[in-house]
Amino acid sequence: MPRDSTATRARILGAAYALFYRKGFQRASLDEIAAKAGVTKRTLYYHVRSKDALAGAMLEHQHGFVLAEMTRWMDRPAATRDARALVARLFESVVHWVKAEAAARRHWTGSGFTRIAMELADLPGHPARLATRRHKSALEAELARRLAECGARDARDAAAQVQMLLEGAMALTLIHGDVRYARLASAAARRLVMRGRS
Amino acid sequence: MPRDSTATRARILGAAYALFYRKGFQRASLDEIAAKAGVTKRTLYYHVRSKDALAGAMLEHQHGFVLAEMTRWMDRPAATRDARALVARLFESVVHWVKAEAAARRHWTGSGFTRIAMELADLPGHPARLATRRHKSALEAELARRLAECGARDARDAAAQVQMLLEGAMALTLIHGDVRYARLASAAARRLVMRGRS
DNA sequence: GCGGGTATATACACTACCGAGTATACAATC
DNA sequence: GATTGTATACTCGGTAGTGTATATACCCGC
Repeated sequence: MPRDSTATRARILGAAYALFYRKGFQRASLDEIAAKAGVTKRTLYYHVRSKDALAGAMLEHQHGFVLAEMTRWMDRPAATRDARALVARLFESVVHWVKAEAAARRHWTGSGFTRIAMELADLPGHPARLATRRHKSALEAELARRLAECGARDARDAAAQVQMLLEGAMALTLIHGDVRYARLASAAARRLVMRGRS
Repeated sequence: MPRDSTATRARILGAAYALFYRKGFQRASLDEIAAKAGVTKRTLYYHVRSKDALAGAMLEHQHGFVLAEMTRWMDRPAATRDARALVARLFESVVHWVKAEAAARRHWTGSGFTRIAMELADLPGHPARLATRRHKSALEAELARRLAECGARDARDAAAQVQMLLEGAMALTLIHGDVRYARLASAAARRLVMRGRS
């Protein structure tokens, strides 16, 4: 194992994430990715079998980071007791992210997972699609677990509904470039997890 | 004006919609689109300036159909009086669409507008992005108008929230291939437009 | 009405380029 | 000295866009 193979692999997956995220799957070229990773294309192909496999591997790699980040936002004391505080934190993280991008003079471009899934809508068996499914399922399960801990009614259904509001907020924020949607989604989500009639 | 120019243009926009919808913006080729429209590529370029412009024009063309279809679903007597019935109809249309695709042994692939916007996330000025913005704004405004007519509280905010649930339902239905999300989103939307505390 | 001119519409054949993937050779570690 | 990793240089197919030629309908002067 000459040179540091795992470090090279990590650099490749990182560069792949950056470029796939910025330009989408099809428009990100392997030449660019290899260049950004500081590696030739031949080396890249030593580490991954194809562009399709690279996209899948890079999303699997990314999953851990996203889950950790989400966990970090939800691990505030208040959010472990009160379902409304929990979902409020979740949407705050989105607002924070949108603003951070704006501060860097970039546009918010939403979830890399969802965007790739939509770009490859006609290829349900694609590695990136499978990684996306696993990712979204894991997030939803984690949210359901926490909602149940807070004593929310119908935690599983509520988790799916909150996740849809998250996805919707990301879509419309991307389309209109307006953070307002994230705030409205937050209000809706808090209303949903409220105890109350039906 | 030899031959029927407007009919040719309509055929081109129709073929463009079909292929852009199926394979996305980048992976749909102009050769394919021209072939499907029964026209050579040179003729296609007589009618549109570029692939980018074609995507924009085709979405503008599509906007009317989608709005009309949505209107048709919401024009049930009950839905013009009761906000809950109104949004229920809206989500029924999604469920109906998903099932129709499944019956034709195809996968549901969501909104063509949203998918293109996500594919071109880094190009906010792209013609297709502008068309998408206009489209989503028009849908939201129409929904707000109808909700207000039903006497829903905060109709404008509620319209945005219901639209986010719609977008979220489409995203997760695409990702998981499961209609269940549309039903859960419907329940959430009905709860949101309900009169009640905060 | 009618021949010819003009703007419009379509066809064929082509270019230039980019991007995924590969044949082969070389280098570094154990 | 064998295995693993990296580099150079290539192939080959696909795709956006174009140069040039031709066909169709309308219009206008007469």
